[in-house]
Amino acid sequence: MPELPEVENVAVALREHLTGRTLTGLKVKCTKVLGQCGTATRRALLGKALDGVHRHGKYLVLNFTDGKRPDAQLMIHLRMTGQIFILEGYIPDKHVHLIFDFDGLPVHYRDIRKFGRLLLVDDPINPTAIAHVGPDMLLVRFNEWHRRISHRKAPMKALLLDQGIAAGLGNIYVDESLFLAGIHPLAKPVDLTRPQLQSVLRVCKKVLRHSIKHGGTTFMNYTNFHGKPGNFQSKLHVYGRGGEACDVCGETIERIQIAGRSSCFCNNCQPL
DNA sequence: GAATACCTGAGC
DNA sequence: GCTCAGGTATTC
Repeated sequence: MPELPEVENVAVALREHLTGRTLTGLKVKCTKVLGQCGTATRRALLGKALDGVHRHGKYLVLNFTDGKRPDAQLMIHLRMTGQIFILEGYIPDKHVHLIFDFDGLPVHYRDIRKFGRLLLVDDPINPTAIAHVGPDMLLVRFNEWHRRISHRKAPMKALLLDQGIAAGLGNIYVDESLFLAGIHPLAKPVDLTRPQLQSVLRVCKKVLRHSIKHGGTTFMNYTNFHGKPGNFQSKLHVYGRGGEACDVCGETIERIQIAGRSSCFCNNCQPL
């Protein structure tokens, strides 16, 4: 499941391998993953070169230009199972829905659940389609984040998942970050001290940066831009470990539903 | 702010 | 053959 670190790695890879290359072809095997029809997508992008990749939370925005027609922007969200990769000699399976041809270099879009979307938008940095999305979790300053969250009465877990407050965390990183910060997922920001909130944001950023450094493979079986599988460098403390013993204190890890999502935590390490 | 739709493979 | 997982837009 790609979260912010995986999306950041895709952004870096696209910049490295495709900047300056012209999109010369687009094969559409499943229109569903496009926000518009294949014809409209081709009309907007073909013949233009990739000249910028911007990431905001888990969203990517690619800018295409040919110096004559207006630039075009393609926004990509991988959702649960989306993958983008270049792979020598790769034979597309049934889950490959799009094949971009960059001057002879094939770039595949593969998505088992077809939740991901590739949508033409109107701006390379701040498309109106994601105007409701908050600042990137890695960039937001504490004062700004504090202003957005400190008065809220919903559970911390729900608010960290809320991309409108700050964008980038998914279910896995939220559970792990709250464990490392020692904060109960049901804790309300309004009941927490400023130092506690400072600790939450600091840990969230640390977890994301750590994961990016390890190729986004820290917590997940993730396949990178060149098809290399993830290597499980770090073990999860709580996510997906309900009923098991906490590896810090030995207490049984709890599992409850918060905001409709499974949430795992250690009652002893994360007291309410 | 909570439920629902979207989609498929994994695991019972 | 059933249930569950997950992020987001949409709808209550």
